[in-house]
Amino acid sequence: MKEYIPVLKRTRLFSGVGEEDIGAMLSCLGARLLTYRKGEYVLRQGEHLSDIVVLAEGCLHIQKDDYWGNRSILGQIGAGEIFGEAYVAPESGTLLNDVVAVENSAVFFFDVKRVISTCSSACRFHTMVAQNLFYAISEKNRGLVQKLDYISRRTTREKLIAYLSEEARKQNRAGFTIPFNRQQLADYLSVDRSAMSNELCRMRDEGLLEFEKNRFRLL
Amino acid sequence: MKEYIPVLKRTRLFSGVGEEDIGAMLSCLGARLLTYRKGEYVLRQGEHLSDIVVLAEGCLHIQKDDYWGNRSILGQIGAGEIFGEAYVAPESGTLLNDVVAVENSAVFFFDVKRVISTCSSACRFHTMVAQNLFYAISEKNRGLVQKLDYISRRTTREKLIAYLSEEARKQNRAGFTIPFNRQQLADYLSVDRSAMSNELCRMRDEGLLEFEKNRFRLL
DNA sequence: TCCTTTCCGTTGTAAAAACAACCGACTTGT
DNA sequence: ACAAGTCGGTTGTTTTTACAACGGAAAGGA
Repeated sequence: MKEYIPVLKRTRLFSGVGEEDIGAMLSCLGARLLTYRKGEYVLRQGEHLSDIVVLAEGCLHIQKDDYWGNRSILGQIGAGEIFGEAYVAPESGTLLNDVVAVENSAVFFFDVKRVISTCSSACRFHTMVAQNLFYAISEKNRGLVQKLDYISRRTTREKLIAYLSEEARKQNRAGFTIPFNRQQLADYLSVDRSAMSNELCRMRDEGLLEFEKNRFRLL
Repeated sequence: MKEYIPVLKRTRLFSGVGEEDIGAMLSCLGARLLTYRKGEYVLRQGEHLSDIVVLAEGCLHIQKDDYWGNRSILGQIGAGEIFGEAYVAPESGTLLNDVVAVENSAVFFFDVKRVISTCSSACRFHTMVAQNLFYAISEKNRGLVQKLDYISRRTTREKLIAYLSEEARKQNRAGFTIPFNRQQLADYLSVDRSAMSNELCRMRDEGLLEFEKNRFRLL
Protein backbone atom coordinates (compact mmCIF):
# COMPACT_ATOMS: atom_id res chain seq x y z
CA MET A 1 0.00 0.00 0.00
CA LYS A 2 2.74 2.40 1.00
CA GLU A 3 4.23 2.40 -2.47
CA TYR A 4 1.18 4.13 -3.89
CA ILE A 5 1.18 7.05 -1.46
CA PRO A 6 2.92 9.34 -3.98
CA VAL A 7 0.15 8.52 -6.45
CA LEU A 8 -2.55 9.25 -3.89
CA LYS A 9 -0.90 12.53 -3.05
CA ARG A 10 -1.54 13.77 -6.57
CA THR A 11 -5.23 12.83 -6.55
CA ARG A 12 -8.12 15.18 -6.13
CA LEU A 13 -9.11 13.37 -2.95
CA PHE A 14 -5.85 13.93 -1.12
CA SER A 15 -5.06 17.31 -2.56
CA GLY A 16 -3.26 19.42 0.02
CA VAL A 17 -2.29 16.52 2.25
CA GLY A 18 1.34 15.48 2.74
CA GLU A 19 2.62 11.97 2.16
CA GLU A 20 3.24 11.26 5.83
CA ASP A 21 -0.27 12.35 6.70
CA ILE A 22 -1.75 10.18 3.96
CA GLY A 23 0.14 7.21 5.31
CA ALA A 24 -1.16 7.88 8.79
CA MET A 25 -4.69 8.27 7.50
CA LEU A 26 -4.99 5.09 5.47
CA SER A 27 -6.12 2.80 8.23
CA CYS A 28 -8.38 5.48 9.64
CA LEU A 29 -10.12 5.70 6.25
CA GLY A 30 -10.57 1.96 6.07
CA ALA A 31 -8.37 1.73 3.00
CA ARG A 32 -8.12 -1.54 1.13
CA LEU A 33 -5.92 -2.12 -1.91
CA LEU A 34 -6.87 -4.75 -4.46
CA THR A 35 -5.25 -5.65 -7.74
CA TYR A 36 -6.99 -6.83 -10.88
CA ARG A 37 -5.70 -8.47 -14.02
CA LYS A 38 -6.65 -7.16 -17.40
CA GLY A 39 -10.20 -8.23 -18.19
CA GLU A 40 -11.32 -8.76 -14.60
CA TYR A 41 -14.43 -7.07 -13.21
CA VAL A 42 -13.80 -4.55 -10.45
CA LEU A 43 -17.49 -3.79 -9.85
CA ARG A 44 -20.67 -5.16 -11.34
CA GLN A 45 -23.89 -3.52 -12.32
CA GLY A 46 -26.57 -4.17 -9.70
CA GLU A 47 -24.18 -4.38 -6.74
CA HIS A 48 -24.35 -2.09 -3.75
CA LEU A 49 -21.31 0.03 -3.09
CA SER A 50 -20.26 1.69 0.13
CA ASP A 51 -16.72 2.57 -0.84
CA ILE A 52 -15.10 5.39 -2.72
CA VAL A 53 -12.86 3.91 -5.39
CA VAL A 54 -9.53 5.47 -6.37
CA LEU A 55 -7.49 4.00 -9.19
CA ALA A 56 -3.83 3.88 -8.20
CA GLU A 57 -2.49 2.25 -11.34
CA GLY A 58 -3.82 0.92 -14.62
CA CYS A 59 -6.99 1.72 -16.51
CA LEU A 60 -10.65 0.87 -15.99
CA HIS A 61 -13.65 1.07 -18.28
CA ILE A 62 -17.14 2.00 -17.18
CA GLN A 63 -19.35 -0.06 -19.40
CA LYS A 64 -22.80 -1.48 -19.75
CA ASP A 65 -24.20 -4.44 -21.62
CA ASP A 66 -27.81 -4.01 -22.58
CA TYR A 67 -30.12 -6.98 -22.52
CA TRP A 68 -29.19 -7.99 -26.06
CA GLY A 69 -25.54 -8.07 -25.12
CA ASN A 70 -24.57 -4.90 -26.92
CA ARG A 71 -21.77 -3.31 -24.98
CA SER A 72 -21.37 0.43 -24.68
CA ILE A 73 -18.44 2.10 -23.00
CA LEU A 74 -19.59 5.08 -21.01
CA GLY A 75 -16.29 6.26 -19.68
CA GLN A 76 -12.75 5.56 -18.72
CA ILE A 77 -11.00 5.86 -15.37
CA GLY A 78 -7.32 6.75 -15.42
CA ALA A 79 -4.78 6.61 -12.61
CA GLY A 80 -5.65 9.00 -9.80
CA GLU A 81 -9.30 9.28 -10.71
CA ILE A 82 -12.25 8.67 -8.42
CA PHE A 83 -15.26 6.47 -8.97
CA GLY A 84 -18.31 5.49 -7.00
CA GLU A 85 -19.30 8.81 -5.46
CA ALA A 86 -22.76 8.49 -7.02
CA TYR A 87 -23.62 5.24 -5.30
CA VAL A 88 -22.47 5.46 -1.73
CA ALA A 89 -25.48 7.05 -0.06
CA PRO A 90 -27.08 4.67 2.45
CA GLU A 91 -30.35 4.49 0.54
CA SER A 92 -28.73 4.72 -2.85
CA GLY A 93 -29.73 2.40 -5.64
CA THR A 94 -27.29 -0.11 -7.02
CA LEU A 95 -24.46 0.40 -9.48
CA LEU A 96 -25.69 1.29 -12.95
CA ASN A 97 -22.61 0.03 -14.78
CA ASP A 98 -19.88 -2.54 -14.77
CA VAL A 99 -16.33 -1.45 -14.06
CA VAL A 100 -13.70 -3.58 -15.77
CA ALA A 101 -9.92 -3.49 -15.77
CA VAL A 102 -8.59 -2.99 -19.28
CA GLU A 103 -5.04 -3.12 -17.98
CA ASN A 104 -3.60 -4.74 -14.90
CA SER A 105 -4.75 -2.33 -12.23
CA ALA A 106 -4.37 -1.44 -8.57
CA VAL A 107 -7.47 -0.06 -6.90
CA PHE A 108 -7.99 1.61 -3.53
CA PHE A 109 -11.29 1.28 -1.70
CA PHE A 110 -12.12 3.77 1.05
CA ASP A 111 -15.10 3.24 3.29
CA VAL A 112 -17.21 6.31 2.62
CA LYS A 113 -18.64 6.41 6.14
CA ARG A 114 -15.16 6.70 7.53
CA VAL A 115 -14.21 9.34 5.02
CA ILE A 116 -17.04 11.68 5.85
CA SER A 117 -17.19 11.14 9.61
CA THR A 118 -14.18 12.77 11.15
CA CYS A 119 -12.59 10.30 13.47
CA SER A 120 -11.95 10.79 17.14
CA SER A 121 -8.23 10.27 16.80
CA ALA A 122 -6.03 13.09 15.69
CA CYS A 123 -6.15 12.92 11.90
CA ARG A 124 -5.32 16.49 11.17
CA PHE A 125 -6.24 16.26 7.52
CA HIS A 126 -9.25 14.02 7.69
CA THR A 127 -11.59 16.99 7.37
CA MET A 128 -9.73 18.19 4.34
CA VAL A 129 -10.14 14.84 2.60
CA ALA A 130 -13.85 14.88 3.34
CA GLN A 131 -14.11 18.36 1.87
CA ASN A 132 -12.10 17.37 -1.18
CA LEU A 133 -14.51 14.54 -1.77
CA PHE A 134 -17.47 16.84 -1.36
CA TYR A 135 -16.15 19.35 -3.85
CA ALA A 136 -15.19 16.62 -6.29
CA ILE A 137 -18.75 15.33 -6.36
CA SER A 138 -20.10 18.82 -6.64
CA GLU A 139 -18.01 19.52 -9.72
CA LYS A 140 -18.85 16.20 -11.26
CA ASN A 141 -22.46 17.11 -10.71
CA ARG A 142 -22.05 20.36 -12.57
CA GLY A 143 -20.40 18.56 -15.45
CA LEU A 144 -23.32 16.16 -15.69
CA VAL A 145 -25.88 18.96 -15.63
CA GLN A 146 -24.01 20.69 -18.39
CA LYS A 147 -23.72 17.63 -20.58
CA LEU A 148 -27.39 16.94 -20.03
CA ASP A 149 -28.13 20.46 -21.18
CA TYR A 150 -26.36 19.79 -24.47
CA ILE A 151 -27.67 16.32 -25.10
CA SER A 152 -31.28 17.09 -24.33
CA ARG A 153 -31.47 19.36 -27.39
CA ARG A 154 -33.41 17.77 -30.18
CA THR A 155 -31.21 18.37 -33.22
CA THR A 156 -27.49 18.03 -33.83
CA ARG A 157 -27.31 21.70 -34.71
CA GLU A 158 -28.86 22.70 -31.40
CA LYS A 159 -26.47 20.45 -29.53
CA LEU A 160 -23.52 21.96 -31.34
CA ILE A 161 -24.70 25.50 -30.70
CA ALA A 162 -25.28 24.80 -27.02
CA TYR A 163 -21.86 23.21 -26.64
CA LEU A 164 -19.91 25.72 -28.68
CA SER A 165 -21.60 28.76 -27.12
CA GLU A 166 -20.82 27.51 -23.66
CA GLU A 167 -17.25 26.75 -24.61
CA ALA A 168 -16.87 30.22 -26.12
CA ARG A 169 -18.35 31.80 -22.99
CA LYS A 170 -16.11 29.74 -20.75
CA GLN A 171 -12.95 30.61 -22.65
CA ASN A 172 -14.22 34.14 -22.97
CA ARG A 173 -13.04 34.96 -26.42
CA ALA A 174 -14.32 34.71 -29.96
CA GLY A 175 -11.85 32.04 -30.96
CA PHE A 176 -11.39 29.00 -28.78
CA THR A 177 -10.19 25.43 -28.93
CA ILE A 178 -12.09 22.37 -27.83
CA PRO A 179 -10.54 19.33 -26.16
CA PHE A 180 -12.07 16.86 -28.61
CA ASN A 181 -11.53 15.68 -32.12
CA ARG A 182 -14.60 15.09 -34.27
CA GLN A 183 -15.23 11.55 -33.19
CA GLN A 184 -14.86 12.40 -29.52
CA LEU A 185 -17.13 15.40 -29.81
CA ALA A 186 -19.74 13.27 -31.55
CA ASP A 187 -19.47 10.69 -28.78
CA TYR A 188 -19.76 13.38 -26.12
CA LEU A 189 -22.85 14.85 -27.74
CA SER A 190 -24.27 11.40 -28.54
CA VAL A 191 -24.63 11.98 -32.26
CA ASP A 192 -23.27 10.42 -35.39
CA ARG A 193 -19.88 11.70 -36.45
CA SER A 194 -20.59 12.11 -40.12
CA ALA A 195 -23.94 13.75 -39.50
CA MET A 196 -22.25 16.13 -37.10
CA SER A 197 -19.45 16.88 -39.50
CA ASN A 198 -22.09 17.57 -42.10
CA GLU A 199 -23.95 19.94 -39.82
CA LEU A 200 -20.77 21.78 -38.85
CA CYS A 201 -19.90 22.43 -42.48
CA ARG A 202 -23.44 23.54 -43.19
CA MET A 203 -23.26 26.01 -40.33
CA ARG A 204 -19.95 27.25 -41.65
CA ASP A 205 -21.44 27.71 -45.12
CA GLU A 206 -24.29 29.68 -43.58
CA GLY A 207 -21.76 31.98 -41.96
CA LEU A 208 -22.55 31.01 -38.37
CA LEU A 209 -19.01 30.04 -37.50
CA GLU A 210 -15.53 29.24 -38.71
CA PHE A 211 -13.30 26.40 -37.70
CA GLU A 212 -10.13 24.60 -38.45
CA LYS A 213 -9.37 21.34 -36.70
CA ASN A 214 -10.40 21.83 -33.10
CA ARG A 215 -10.17 25.62 -33.20
CA PHE A 216 -13.50 27.43 -33.54
CA ARG A 217 -14.77 30.96 -33.93
CA LEU A 218 -18.42 31.96 -33.57
CA LEU A 219 -19.61 34.81 -35.79
CA MET B 1 -36.62 32.74 10.31
CA LYS B 2 -37.83 30.77 13.26
CA GLU B 3 -41.23 30.21 11.70
CA TYR B 4 -39.71 28.04 9.00
CA ILE B 5 -37.92 25.67 11.33
CA PRO B 6 -40.69 23.05 11.06
CA VAL B 7 -40.29 23.20 7.28
CA LEU B 8 -36.53 22.79 7.51
CA LYS B 9 -36.96 19.84 9.83
CA ARG B 10 -38.69 17.93 7.06
CA THR B 11 -35.99 18.61 4.48
CA ARG B 12 -33.36 16.19 3.33
CA LEU B 13 -30.67 18.50 4.66
CA PHE B 14 -31.88 18.52 8.26
CA SER B 15 -33.18 14.98 8.35
CA GLY B 16 -32.68 13.52 11.79
CA VAL B 17 -32.17 16.84 13.53
CA GLY B 18 -34.66 18.20 16.08
CA GLU B 19 -36.26 21.62 15.84
CA GLU B 20 -34.38 23.06 18.79
CA ASP B 21 -31.09 21.90 17.34
CA ILE B 22 -31.92 23.41 13.96
CA GLY B 23 -32.68 26.71 15.62
CA ALA B 24 -29.37 26.63 17.45
CA MET B 25 -27.54 25.74 14.28
CA LEU B 26 -28.89 28.45 11.98
CA SER B 27 -26.37 31.14 12.84
CA CYS B 28 -23.57 28.62 12.90
CA LEU B 29 -24.47 27.64 9.31
CA GLY B 30 -24.53 31.25 8.18
CA ALA B 31 -28.21 31.06 7.34
CA ARG B 32 -29.87 33.94 5.52
CA LEU B 33 -33.55 34.07 4.64
CA LEU B 34 -34.71 36.10 1.64
CA THR B 35 -38.14 36.46 0.15
CA TYR B 36 -38.98 36.92 -3.50
CA ARG B 37 -42.14 38.00 -5.26
CA LYS B 38 -43.53 36.02 -8.11
CA GLY B 39 -41.44 36.68 -11.21
CA GLU B 40 -38.29 37.83 -9.42
CA TYR B 41 -34.92 36.23 -10.13
CA VAL B 42 -33.39 34.32 -7.24
CA LEU B 43 -30.17 33.44 -9.08
CA ARG B 44 -28.86 34.29 -12.50
CA GLN B 45 -26.95 32.28 -15.04
CA GLY B 46 -23.26 33.23 -14.98
CA GLU B 47 -23.15 34.15 -11.29
CA HIS B 48 -20.88 32.46 -8.79
CA LEU B 49 -22.56 30.71 -5.92
CA SER B 50 -21.14 29.75 -2.57
CA ASP B 51 -24.38 28.94 -0.79
CA ILE B 52 -26.60 25.94 -0.59
CA VAL B 53 -30.15 27.04 -1.34
CA VAL B 54 -33.18 25.55 0.41
CA LEU B 55 -36.67 26.60 -0.60
CA ALA B 56 -38.79 27.15 2.51
CA GLU B 57 -41.97 28.23 0.78
CA GLY B 58 -43.21 28.82 -2.74
CA CYS B 59 -42.02 27.47 -6.06
CA LEU B 60 -38.97 28.14 -8.22
CA HIS B 61 -38.21 27.33 -11.82
CA ILE B 62 -34.78 26.41 -13.13
CA GLN B 63 -34.74 27.84 -16.61
CA LYS B 64 -32.48 28.96 -19.39
CA ASP B 65 -32.90 31.41 -22.21
CA ASP B 66 -30.81 30.59 -25.25
CA TYR B 67 -29.28 33.36 -27.28
CA TRP B 68 -32.38 33.75 -29.41
CA GLY B 69 -34.49 34.25 -26.32
CA ASN B 70 -36.14 30.85 -26.42
CA ARG B 71 -36.85 29.84 -22.86
CA SER B 72 -36.65 26.27 -21.70
CA ILE B 73 -37.62 25.13 -18.23
CA LEU B 74 -35.22 22.51 -16.98
CA GLY B 75 -36.74 21.83 -13.64
CA GLN B 76 -38.84 22.91 -10.73
CA ILE B 77 -37.93 23.36 -7.08
CA GLY B 78 -40.66 22.72 -4.53
CA ALA B 79 -40.75 23.57 -0.84
CA GLY B 80 -38.08 21.71 1.10
CA GLU B 81 -35.92 21.02 -1.92
CA ILE B 82 -32.24 21.85 -2.27
CA PHE B 83 -30.49 23.69 -5.06
CA GLY B 84 -26.98 24.84 -5.82
CA GLU B 85 -24.99 21.80 -4.72
CA ALA B 86 -23.42 21.58 -8.17
CA TYR B 87 -21.88 25.04 -8.10
CA VAL B 88 -20.40 25.56 -4.66
CA ALA B 89 -16.95 24.10 -5.14
CA PRO B 90 -14.27 26.79 -4.79
CA GLU B 91 -13.05 26.37 -8.37
CA SER B 92 -16.50 25.63 -9.75
CA GLY B 93 -17.74 27.34 -12.87
CA THR B 94 -20.67 29.70 -12.75
CA LEU B 95 -24.37 28.94 -12.61
CA LEU B 96 -25.64 27.33 -15.79
CA ASN B 97 -29.25 28.43 -15.33
CA ASP B 98 -31.50 31.13 -14.01
CA VAL B 99 -33.62 30.42 -10.97
CA VAL B 100 -36.88 32.35 -10.88
CA ALA B 101 -39.73 32.54 -8.37
CA VAL B 102 -42.98 31.47 -10.01
CA GLU B 103 -44.81 32.07 -6.74
CA ASN B 104 -44.01 34.33 -3.84
CA SER B 105 -41.21 32.41 -2.19
CA ALA B 106 -39.03 32.24 0.90
CA VAL B 107 -35.50 31.00 0.35
CA PHE B 108 -32.78 29.97 2.79
CA PHE B 109 -29.12 30.42 1.90
CA PHE B 110 -26.51 28.45 3.82
CA ASP B 111 -22.82 29.19 3.43
CA VAL B 112 -21.46 25.91 2.11
CA LYS B 113 -18.07 26.36 3.77
CA ARG B 114 -19.75 26.59 7.13
CA VAL B 115 -21.93 23.59 6.40
CA ILE B 116 -19.07 21.26 5.60
CA SER B 117 -16.55 22.48 8.16
CA THR B 118 -17.67 21.40 11.57
CA CYS B 119 -17.52 24.38 13.86
CA SER B 120 -15.55 24.64 17.02
CA SER B 121 -18.62 25.31 19.14
CA ALA B 122 -20.77 22.45 20.26
CA CYS B 123 -23.18 21.90 17.38
CA ARG B 124 -24.03 18.33 18.05
CA PHE B 125 -25.75 17.82 14.75
CA HIS B 126 -23.55 19.84 12.48
CA THR B 127 -21.77 16.71 11.27
CA MET B 128 -25.08 15.10 10.50
CA VAL B 129 -26.16 18.03 8.34
CA ALA B 130 -22.87 17.88 6.44
CA GLN B 131 -23.39 14.18 5.84
CA ASN B 132 -26.97 14.71 4.76
CA LEU B 133 -25.75 17.21 2.20
CA PHE B 134 -23.10 14.84 0.99
CA TYR B 135 -25.54 12.00 0.49
CA ALA B 136 -28.06 14.29 -1.17
CA ILE B 137 -25.51 15.28 -3.78
CA SER B 138 -24.43 11.73 -4.22
CA GLU B 139 -27.97 10.61 -4.98
CA LYS B 140 -28.58 13.51 -7.28
CA ASN B 141 -25.43 12.48 -9.08
CA ARG B 142 -26.74 8.99 -9.56
CA GLY B 143 -29.99 10.33 -10.93
CA LEU B 144 -28.11 12.43 -13.45
CA VAL B 145 -25.96 9.52 -14.57
CA GLN B 146 -29.04 7.45 -15.04
CA LYS B 147 -30.90 10.08 -17.01
CA LEU B 148 -27.84 10.59 -19.16
CA ASP B 149 -27.80 6.88 -19.83
CA TYR B 150 -31.33 7.04 -21.19
CA ILE B 151 -31.00 10.23 -23.16
CA SER B 152 -27.73 9.37 -24.83
CA ARG B 153 -29.45 6.57 -26.76
CA ARG B 154 -29.94 7.43 -30.39
CA THR B 155 -33.56 6.44 -31.03
CA THR B 156 -36.76 6.95 -29.09
CA ARG B 157 -37.23 3.21 -28.92
CA GLU B 158 -33.83 2.73 -27.34
CA LYS B 159 -34.54 5.46 -24.82
CA LEU B 160 -37.85 3.86 -23.89
CA ILE B 161 -36.31 0.43 -23.55
CA ALA B 162 -33.50 1.77 -21.38
CA TYR B 163 -35.90 3.64 -19.16
CA LEU B 164 -38.54 0.95 -18.88
CA SER B 165 -36.05 -1.87 -18.29
CA GLU B 166 -34.44 0.07 -15.49
CA GLU B 167 -37.80 0.90 -13.97
CA ALA B 168 -38.84 -2.76 -14.17
CA ARG B 169 -35.59 -3.84 -12.58
CA LYS B 170 -35.93 -1.25 -9.85
CA GLN B 171 -39.48 -2.20 -8.98
CA ASN B 172 -38.49 -5.82 -9.40
CA ARG B 173 -41.60 -7.14 -10.99
CA ALA B 174 -42.99 -7.68 -14.46
CA GLY B 175 -45.69 -5.06 -14.05
CA PHE B 176 -44.81 -1.65 -12.73
CA THR B 177 -46.03 1.91 -12.73
CA ILE B 178 -44.08 4.95 -13.77
CA PRO B 179 -44.35 8.37 -12.10
CA PHE B 180 -44.97 10.24 -15.37
CA ASN B 181 -47.77 10.80 -17.79
CA ARG B 182 -46.92 10.72 -21.49
CA GLN B 183 -45.97 14.35 -21.81
CA GLN B 184 -43.78 14.23 -18.70
CA LEU B 185 -42.07 11.05 -19.86
CA ALA B 186 -41.42 12.62 -23.25
CA ASP B 187 -39.96 15.68 -21.54
CA TYR B 188 -37.82 13.52 -19.28
CA LEU B 189 -36.47 11.54 -22.21
CA SER B 190 -36.17 14.67 -24.37
CA VAL B 191 -38.31 13.39 -27.22
CA ASP B 192 -41.51 14.44 -28.93
CA ARG B 193 -44.65 13.24 -27.21
CA SER B 194 -46.49 12.07 -30.28
CA ALA B 195 -43.46 10.34 -31.72
CA MET B 196 -42.99 8.60 -28.40
CA SER B 197 -46.62 7.63 -28.17
CA ASN B 198 -46.30 6.26 -31.66
CA GLU B 199 -43.24 4.22 -30.77
CA LEU B 200 -44.87 2.85 -27.61
CA CYS B 201 -47.86 1.60 -29.57
CA ARG B 202 -45.61 0.11 -32.21
CA MET B 203 -43.69 -1.76 -29.52
CA ARG B 204 -46.96 -2.97 -28.06
CA ASP B 205 -48.09 -4.20 -31.49
CA GLU B 206 -44.81 -6.05 -31.86
CA GLY B 207 -45.48 -7.81 -28.58
CA LEU B 208 -42.60 -6.24 -26.66
CA LEU B 209 -44.75 -4.86 -23.88
CA GLU B 210 -48.22 -4.05 -22.64
CA PHE B 211 -49.41 -0.89 -20.98
CA GLU B 212 -52.41 0.97 -19.78
CA LYS B 213 -52.05 4.54 -18.62
CA ASN B 214 -48.86 4.66 -16.56
CA ARG B 215 -48.85 0.93 -15.81
CA PHE B 216 -46.46 -1.15 -17.90
CA ARG B 217 -45.52 -4.78 -18.34
CA LEU B 218 -42.48 -5.98 -20.28
CA LEU B 219 -42.85 -9.26 -22.11
C1' DT C 1 10.36 6.72 -49.16
C1' DC C 2 6.61 3.68 -48.61
C1' DC C 3 3.06 1.88 -45.94
C1' DT C 4 -0.36 2.24 -42.50
C1' DT C 5 -3.37 4.66 -39.71
C1' DT C 6 -6.05 8.46 -38.29
C1' DC C 7 -8.83 12.24 -39.13
C1' DC C 8 -12.37 14.64 -41.42
C1' DG C 9 -15.27 15.99 -45.10
C1' DT C 10 -18.68 14.27 -48.59
C1' DT C 11 -22.36 11.68 -50.77
C1' DG C 12 -26.55 8.93 -51.19
C1' DT C 13 -30.08 6.19 -49.15
C1' DA C 14 -33.03 4.46 -45.75
C1' DA C 15 -34.85 5.10 -41.33
C1' DA C 16 -36.47 7.90 -37.74
C1' DA C 17 -38.00 11.92 -35.52
C1' DA C 18 -40.20 16.36 -35.37
C1' DC C 19 -44.16 18.87 -36.12
C1' DA C 20 -48.87 20.06 -36.74
C1' DA C 21 -53.32 18.80 -36.61
C1' DC C 22 -57.20 16.12 -35.25
C1' DC C 23 -60.16 12.96 -32.50
C1' DG C 24 -62.33 10.60 -28.81
C1' DA C 25 -62.31 9.47 -23.83
C1' DC C 26 -62.20 11.21 -19.50
C1' DT C 27 -62.01 14.82 -15.68
C1' DT C 28 -63.11 18.90 -13.52
C1' DG C 29 -65.49 22.80 -12.26
C1' DT C 30 -69.64 25.57 -12.46
C1' DA D 1 -75.69 18.87 -17.67
C1' DC D 2 -72.54 21.55 -20.01
C1' DA D 3 -68.24 23.78 -21.13
C1' DA D 4 -63.42 23.66 -20.82
C1' DG D 5 -59.39 21.32 -20.21
C1' DT D 6 -56.36 17.26 -20.09
C1' DC D 7 -54.72 13.13 -21.87
C1' DG D 8 -53.32 9.83 -25.15
C1' DG D 9 -53.55 7.81 -29.65
C1' DT D 10 -53.39 8.52 -34.78
C1' DT D 11 -52.20 10.31 -39.28
C1' DG D 12 -49.60 12.62 -42.88
C1' DT D 13 -45.82 15.60 -44.19
C1' DT D 14 -41.34 17.55 -43.75
C1' DT D 15 -37.02 17.65 -41.68
C1' DT D 16 -33.27 15.48 -39.68
C1' DT D 17 -30.51 11.75 -38.52
C1' DA D 18 -28.23 7.38 -38.90
C1' DC D 19 -25.54 4.47 -41.57
C1' DA D 20 -22.39 2.86 -44.91
C1' DA D 21 -19.05 3.87 -47.96
C1' DC D 22 -15.48 6.53 -50.11
C1' DG D 23 -11.49 9.72 -50.76
C1' DG D 24 -8.01 12.97 -49.75
C1' DA D 25 -4.91 15.07 -46.40
C1' DA D 26 -1.93 14.59 -42.69
C1' DA D 27 0.75 12.08 -39.29
C1' DG D 28 3.68 8.47 -37.77
C1' DG D 29 6.61 4.42 -38.10
C1' DA D 30 9.60 1.09 -40.25
